[in-house]
Amino acid sequence: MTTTSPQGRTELLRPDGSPVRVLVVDDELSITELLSMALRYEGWQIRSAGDGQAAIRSARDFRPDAVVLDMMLPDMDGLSVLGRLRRELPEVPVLFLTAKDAVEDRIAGLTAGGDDYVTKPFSLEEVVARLRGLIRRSGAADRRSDSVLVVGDLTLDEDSHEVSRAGENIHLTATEFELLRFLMRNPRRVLSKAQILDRVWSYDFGGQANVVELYISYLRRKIDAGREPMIHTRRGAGYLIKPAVS
Amino acid sequence: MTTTSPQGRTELLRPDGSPVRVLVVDDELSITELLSMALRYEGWQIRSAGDGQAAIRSARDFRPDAVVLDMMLPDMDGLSVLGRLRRELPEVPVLFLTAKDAVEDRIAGLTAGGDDYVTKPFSLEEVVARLRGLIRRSGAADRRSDSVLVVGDLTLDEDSHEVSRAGENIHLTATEFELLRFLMRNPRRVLSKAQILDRVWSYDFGGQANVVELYISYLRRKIDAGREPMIHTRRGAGYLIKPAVS
DNA sequence: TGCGGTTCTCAGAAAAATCACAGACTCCGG
DNA sequence: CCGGAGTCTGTGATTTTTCTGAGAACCGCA
Repeated sequence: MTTTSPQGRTELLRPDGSPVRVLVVDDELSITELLSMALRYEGWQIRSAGDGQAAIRSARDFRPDAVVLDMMLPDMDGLSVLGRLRRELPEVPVLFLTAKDAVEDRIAGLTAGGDDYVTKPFSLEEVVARLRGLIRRSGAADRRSDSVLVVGDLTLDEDSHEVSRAGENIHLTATEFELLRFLMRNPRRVLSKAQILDRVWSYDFGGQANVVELYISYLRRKIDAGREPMIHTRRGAGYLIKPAVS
Repeated sequence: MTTTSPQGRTELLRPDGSPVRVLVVDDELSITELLSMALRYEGWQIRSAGDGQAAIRSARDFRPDAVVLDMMLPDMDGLSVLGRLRRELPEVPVLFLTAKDAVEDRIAGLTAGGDDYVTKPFSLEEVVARLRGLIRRSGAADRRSDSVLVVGDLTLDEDSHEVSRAGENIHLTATEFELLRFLMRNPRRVLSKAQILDRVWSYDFGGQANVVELYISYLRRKIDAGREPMIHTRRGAGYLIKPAVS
């Protein structure tokens, strides 16, 4: 089931109307904090665990709809945590967190079953997007919810990565796409450059806030070109997107 | 009976509408995990067993519509498991997992009865495809479900392995076929190179994402040659297939 | 109107992703 | 044993994307 929040954002809900529950498993406190905050922002219920033992326990009584699992835990390796997790919750989809270089051998194959993974360092938008995909596909949330974001005559398909305005197809690069996705998931809401940087770029990105301005200008050139502008600057506050005729 | 999942994929269902049940028997945890995940993704109900004893027990009360059976188990050899399995479930089709070199004599006879086998290491697409075939032929699921994938004017028959575009027959190698099958089972959806690698290549394939690019280029040469392209690159995201006129 | 801070845009360097091609290796049938 | 088909690796060329730095433009306010 989907519902629309006062902010105009569409949330995933379980069939009974209660919020989706996500369990976050990572031994670095800074990571669980970061993720918990970002995922709560989605309107989801979050619980976190710092090691495999706690994860299994939480799985049992929290009964999450999805799990975020770091593959490098102190007490037991990710695969055995996964095994015991599956015994508790056979159907639950898992999003793996893994180091960039460790991908090949250990993770290969894990994503095949419809699970997914992201490499550290990740961007929060990435994590949220993939989790949404997993939850949507798992059927925990209403299957009718589809993967298309719409704001005014602007359309973004998260599956095919296609974007169009007023029917006209628009090509975006990967970063542009993620930025627009973030804006469109928060229509009519001012997003600060810091927020955008945190969400769209990796959490360890060392660069300047200048990139945000730059990519906003790229987007404008492609989205607003000639038309009524949808992307607006709020001086000293940030940016927002909203339907052109408002 | 067939139904269409949110991904637009056609699922096998039993006559009473409940999902198909598959029992996975293997002593390596990583293999049962891998298979369980992949098969759940197909919308099937999975139970797994780590040895022959557990397999027999599960067969009795889970009553699967198909069994995946590793021929090398610790406590008893595959043949005796098979024998006792047949006593419980005379009709159930079995997919044997076997080492590459052990195939010849022993398996050859077994598959005569309508069963099938794949050699380790296998690719998940292969296992899923063969299981679908077994289940379909066994009559556990509705026979009307057919085995032809269609995207635009492109057609792929999972049974005969025939591929054609705009009526013209196209010869594909085994790997090309599996890659195209995976793409066509997920039309209009971006598939990352990692996803493709996980699904189409063997689970222990250690190679580079380079092969995916290579095989995409092979496919393009055969599928898209001269025509409106159906295979598209989403730089930084992956590849997708969709009807040419869109 | 002039000022200070903010935002926008440009241009180019650096990095990354993709594609193309050639060669090695294996398997299989004659 | 040979030859062909199929697979995969490695290497470069090519294209695209990302990011930095600097100056121009803009805005709100005194």
